[in-house]
Amino acid sequence: MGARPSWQGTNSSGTADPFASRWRGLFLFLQGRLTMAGYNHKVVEKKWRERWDQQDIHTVTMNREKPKFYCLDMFPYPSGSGLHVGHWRGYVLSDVWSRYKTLKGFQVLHPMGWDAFGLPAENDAIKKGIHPSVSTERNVENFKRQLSEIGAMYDWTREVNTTDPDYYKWTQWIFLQMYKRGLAYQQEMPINFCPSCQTGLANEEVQGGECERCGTSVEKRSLNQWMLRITAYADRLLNSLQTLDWPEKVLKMQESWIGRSEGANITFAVDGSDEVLEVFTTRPDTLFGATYMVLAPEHPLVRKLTTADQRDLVERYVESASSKSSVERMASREKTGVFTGSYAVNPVNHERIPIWISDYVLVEYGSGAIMAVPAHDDRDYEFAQTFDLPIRPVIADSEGNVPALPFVMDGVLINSESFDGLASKEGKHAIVSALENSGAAQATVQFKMRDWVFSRQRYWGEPIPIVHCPVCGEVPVDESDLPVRLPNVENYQPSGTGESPLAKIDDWVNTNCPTCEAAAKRETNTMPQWAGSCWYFLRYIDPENQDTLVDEAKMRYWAPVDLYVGGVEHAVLHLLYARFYTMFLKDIGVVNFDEPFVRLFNQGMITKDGAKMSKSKGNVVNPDVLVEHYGTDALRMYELFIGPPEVDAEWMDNGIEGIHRFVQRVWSLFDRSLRQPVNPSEAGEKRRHRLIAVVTERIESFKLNTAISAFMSYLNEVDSIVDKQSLETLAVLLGPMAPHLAEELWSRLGHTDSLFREGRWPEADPAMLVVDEVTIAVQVNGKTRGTVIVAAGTEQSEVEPLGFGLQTVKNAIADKQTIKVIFVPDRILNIVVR
RNA sequence: GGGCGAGUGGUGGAAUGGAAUACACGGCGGACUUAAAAUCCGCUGCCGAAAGGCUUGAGGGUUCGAAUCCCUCCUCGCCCA
Repeated sequence: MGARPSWQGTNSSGTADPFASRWRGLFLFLQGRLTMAGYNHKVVEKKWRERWDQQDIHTVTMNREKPKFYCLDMFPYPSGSGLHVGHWRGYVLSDVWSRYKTLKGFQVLHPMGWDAFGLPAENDAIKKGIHPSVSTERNVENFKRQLSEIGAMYDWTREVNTTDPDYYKWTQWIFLQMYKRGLAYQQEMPINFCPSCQTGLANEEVQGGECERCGTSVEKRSLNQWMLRITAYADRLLNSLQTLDWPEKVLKMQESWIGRSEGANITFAVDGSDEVLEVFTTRPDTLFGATYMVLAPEHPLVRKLTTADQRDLVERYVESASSKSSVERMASREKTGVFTGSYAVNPVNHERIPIWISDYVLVEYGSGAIMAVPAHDDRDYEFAQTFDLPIRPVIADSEGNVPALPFVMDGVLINSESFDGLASKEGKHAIVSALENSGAAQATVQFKMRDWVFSRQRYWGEPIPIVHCPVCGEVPVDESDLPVRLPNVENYQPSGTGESPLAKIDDWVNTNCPTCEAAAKRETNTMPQWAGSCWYFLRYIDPENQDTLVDEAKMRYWAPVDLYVGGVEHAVLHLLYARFYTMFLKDIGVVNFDEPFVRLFNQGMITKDGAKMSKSKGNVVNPDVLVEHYGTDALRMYELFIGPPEVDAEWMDNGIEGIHRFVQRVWSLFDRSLRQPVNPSEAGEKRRHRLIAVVTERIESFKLNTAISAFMSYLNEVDSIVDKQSLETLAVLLGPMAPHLAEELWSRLGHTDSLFREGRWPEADPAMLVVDEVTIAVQVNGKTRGTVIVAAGTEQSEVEPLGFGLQTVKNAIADKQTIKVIFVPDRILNIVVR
């Protein structure tokens, strides 16, 4: 297509020479044949891809003359298996918005990078002995090639990679800042441990209670863990959710994950012992109904409270419980448990109640102990039934009747001595304040969210920048010594002691204390994969900066992210962690905002044969083949056309044919119209302005599937030749969706600079959107019997006779009596008869 | 068990109180072609010969009018327990 002769050339050769004009005729004929051969996506897309690169079209810098727009994709883990058409969906969506905003005159930051620490690379290393940095580099290269097929306007000069020491230096730096402010600390914690792989596992590596790699049942094992005090931000993380333009669903998920509940801590004395049991309850109004207590099997007091004759039973139970995952324990309907032999004293009535252990109580939630009120809690009720424990109703319904048990709603207190007759709400306050003086109860707020287990016994992650000194204890690495680089190892196999493979690298582990210079050892745990992705959006703003995490002026211009596009699978973890990091970075003055992502959009999944695409199911649709056959633009448009972007959609192999035809039809419309210029008609102008209005509105509201159909409808409506102004508009409007095609059309219209530099998104003239003729549906009892065409704004008195005059309407009315007539101007005339 | 979302032609989907099935895919018929592909034109929810009737998971309600709002139920998905 590069050798295509210019249509403008035909003017310059306009001589009177009959010989020349004969040649010209042949020339025009050949030109027609050539272009009628159709749109060659391969040539056109390659040409513009190269031109964009040569002219650095996608490199973006701060420009205070223009408003900015930061459009971010959730950066990928560069896996070995590559991209399928489902991955394309979100990337196309964010690119449409980036290009749309560019055409709207914004300075658009649209970067891409790699979340490259993680397990697959490490597992590969264990299996094949390939260093993770080698396989990561190879996968990044492959991913980058595949991503380039999307034709997105990524500014690759800003590429970041979480495994780059220049990057993870700052991941470590943030950790040190948290450490200095007491937000990073060590604690003995029971974690998931695989006895076969001899290593600790992250929660996400446990699938149905089994190790995802070897299928062995996972145990709980207590290990010293690094924790981040995310709970210190719980209220702030919850409250500022209100400020976000995010899908309701995600806000709800975060809210329930944070899980704020108001209640009280109540202290139970242990009969015949100095020990006390503290429990959290949201229902202190039911305290008189507490007939027993339950400790989690891992509760630290279990051993002390177990009497000699119960010891065997308890120990066996604790052991069997430790082999079950939390999920299994919560899901199991059958209640199990063992009596410890000890009794607690209910502080409100001094009743002696038995202390049991059961795995339906989780040690990681609350204090790991509960007061059981079987009459008013489902699980306590089932447990009491199973073990024949007393069930005492203490809440009646609002009429004062004792309802069917368990009754878990609020009501009126009964069987509660002086508190009888109070409503649950008052009862809660009254009981807590009655016990507050003796210190047995305290009103408190509890969060379901726990502090974040931040260490992994893994090689392929950021080393935690701490040194353990026999003299000074744990000492942070000096900031000037960052990054603490990952050393090379020869054997990635876990050590078998629950330590990371780093523990065996003597010349790395052994170091000197930063404070006293004594011989000391480095921390060998590494950070979880989430660490690098918590703040990457900031590094794109200033990726080369050696002195600070991000330059303040640049941060103030670009941040925060205006539109964040990614899958709903990150609704809680990544998005919550990134919000936490951002709030922390605000507190230490690195950024000037609380929330990193102003607007969030979750794209739906693309399914094939009703299922998520996966290698193992063999239902993966490969984009490379489609790009080869139909071109990038056609696939981009089909990804949009397939359905509403936020909803899951089923892939149809033939669906892209329609887009392919559309592209060809656009091309031939340009061909015809450029060869025979026509003047704009009034009808054509109205169509053009309506197209502008409709496409703009549908992009703004993310109804991109219908934006594509608007183009198709337009093409079905227009004459076989349109004026140049219409062609210009069409080229610009197609830009966000089909950038290569649009550039080619733009240049055929005589423009010499790129559409994305020179082009401006057109505005629809409201005057041109006014319709002057409308079709009114004429209904009898709500059923349409015919239509009348009238001038817009015609009054009821004029429309009525036309409606009543329709034969179909007369038939429907027949001898019935007209009761009333409903008239909605320009829309409906409804005759109600009886 | 609780919460949220979804259910529309043969298929993907459109329409958020005002003509259900836009736009496509597929199918059928036609034009062009020696033929095919490509392209173009027409038809295409169901029943019915037609007139007409019926139709948005099922049933009920509100309304002049409901895919859309309300209630009950079924199925699927996600989140929480």
